[in-house]
Amino acid sequence: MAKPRVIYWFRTDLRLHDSPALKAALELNPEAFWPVWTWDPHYVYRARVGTNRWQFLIDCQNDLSKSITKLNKKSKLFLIREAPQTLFPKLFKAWKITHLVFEKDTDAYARDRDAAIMEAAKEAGVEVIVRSGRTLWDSDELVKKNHGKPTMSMSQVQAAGPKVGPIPRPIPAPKSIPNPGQTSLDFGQDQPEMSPDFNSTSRKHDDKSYDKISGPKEDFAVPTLEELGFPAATTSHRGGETVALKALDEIIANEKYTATFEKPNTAPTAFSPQSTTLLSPHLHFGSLSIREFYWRVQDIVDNFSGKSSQPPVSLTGQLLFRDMYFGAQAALGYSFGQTMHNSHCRFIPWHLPSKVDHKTKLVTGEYHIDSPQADEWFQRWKNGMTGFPWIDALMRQLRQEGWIHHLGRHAVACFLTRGGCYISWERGAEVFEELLLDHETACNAGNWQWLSCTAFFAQFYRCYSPIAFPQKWDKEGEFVRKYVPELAKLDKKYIYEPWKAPITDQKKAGVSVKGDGKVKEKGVYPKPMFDFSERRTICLDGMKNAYHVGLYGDHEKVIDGTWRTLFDDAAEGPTEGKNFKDAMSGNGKKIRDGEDADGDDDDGAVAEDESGAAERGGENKGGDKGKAGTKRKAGQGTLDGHVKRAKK
DNA sequence: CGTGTAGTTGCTATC
DNA sequence: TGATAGCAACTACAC
Repeated sequence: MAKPRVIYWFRTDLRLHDSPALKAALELNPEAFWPVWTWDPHYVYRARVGTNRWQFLIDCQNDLSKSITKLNKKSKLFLIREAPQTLFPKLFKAWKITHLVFEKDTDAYARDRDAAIMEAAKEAGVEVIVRSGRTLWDSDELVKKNHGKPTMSMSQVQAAGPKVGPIPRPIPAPKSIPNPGQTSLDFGQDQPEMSPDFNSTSRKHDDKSYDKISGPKEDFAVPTLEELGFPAATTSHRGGETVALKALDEIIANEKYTATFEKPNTAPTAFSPQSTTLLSPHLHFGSLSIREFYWRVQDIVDNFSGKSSQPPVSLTGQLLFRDMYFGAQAALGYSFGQTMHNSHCRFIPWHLPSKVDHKTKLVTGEYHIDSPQADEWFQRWKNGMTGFPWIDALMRQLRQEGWIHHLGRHAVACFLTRGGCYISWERGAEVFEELLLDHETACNAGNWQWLSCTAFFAQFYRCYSPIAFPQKWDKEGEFVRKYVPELAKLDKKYIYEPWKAPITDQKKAGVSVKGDGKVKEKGVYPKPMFDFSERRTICLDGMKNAYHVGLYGDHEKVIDGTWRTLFDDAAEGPTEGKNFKDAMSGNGKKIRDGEDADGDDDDGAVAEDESGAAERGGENKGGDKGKAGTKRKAGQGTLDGHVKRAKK
């Protein structure tokens, strides 16, 4: 039998420490061993990646390559610029490969890609070894132990996780790495399909990263921002396993911080230093292992003499949330990243909904402009020109640094969706996808659904104010002064609502509050794009109504557009019956048929009259086939105030 | 089954 | 200055 000739395929595990897959690969005792990264056009063109995240990826790849070379000066990270689906079959032959090893990836695209690669390997007689290593628990196993259902709450994760098994202790980095075999590529390069390019507007010039299969110097080097056509990064946050482990060391060294960390008590306005760990981008690229993070923290907590914090607010609790979102995505696949066809995402008639290809059931990347005003609000939100300093400061920090505090993400997400603009969470998720260094498909989609109250969370009446909320953390407005320098000299009385500043105060501060924020002008800060409390009331009404209608993304009425007949034409959102060709005959009277919300007619899809519907507290979720939801009369609700009153 | 309680991180007025 | 009640009223889970 031939001695193992192994490709180790790096993807979301850009590290040497605690890699179960890398360990399995080295245990084959290979005769030849190639650490490979395939430069996948899907990531280059069909994912939204801003310049700061490109820089972070490049940092990680360069650092890993250096670390490999330290272990074996003949080796490095071999970057090959071609889609893995076409590359590997050629590579298997050219390098006489016997084994392909990689870490499991449960992202929807990654599953399709890896299935194709495994099929190709089978045909080529190459053995494939896959190990879980990206999460605390294997996400598919977590789902299995959660009765085969997506993990939609923390308690489900805390129940199912231990059933999968104890969280593994981290594996040390390897002490040696075998020589690579030959690296000649005696085959042609399949050129990628460059269109559509989701990143075209960010590029200075066309992407050149595919000009030669092994790079411009034919040395398998990591591509540069210049090759990609991107401008220089603006963030100071840097990637790589070396800086990740050093940052972890520094956090762990502060035992009190580590053991008593409570997320809701960390200030979203802190910037020098920030109040949280900044380790999430490293978890995304795998430059830090989540189990390394978990156990280093847990060991401190176990030996801490004082009172330590507990999940969900503790540091380890944050990691559990990540596994929850991965479990939800592992079960729901592509649909988890969108509303349409998503059985667990509520349907709300947001403005600017995604365009969907109903053949593939996937969003196309474009959206409907049902309201020019909503689109204008969206552009202003995106560019940090809403006229609300707290929102604008956060959005500018996001663009510049690629990171904002979790509570800041709450603030801008609530503002864009249920607490201001009433715009689809998918628009916001796309902006985060482009700009966040730590963008993780599962966590991003999950958090946007959480904040928009379409899944995971439902208390939509808890709404963040762009004025009161930051006031609680930063009375002086230091955060706004840093990221919105126009307002740097404004009196703290007006820092979160500068439109209220008298002209004399504006003059003193050297700023003029005027205009619609469409263009940036020196010494000018825009007026707020709407009256917040007015919008808050409109959004709350809209949410209440949409919850009563009770549709989910996989409901046939959502898919075929007849959901419009269930909403008032006067309601917020693209609900105008006249735009819908098949609007039910007769008047536009609201029909609240919560009974029909699951698409089954097992309990008789009878439309309720107004009084009957008014008593209904919304129907149970759509995916809960065959089960009528628990009905509870409105007056019977378990009311916070009621309970407290009763106690008195 | 129904009922009571809890849920990572709201806001405002009042003491 | 910090704790508490009231606001209007969600779902999930435990018992």
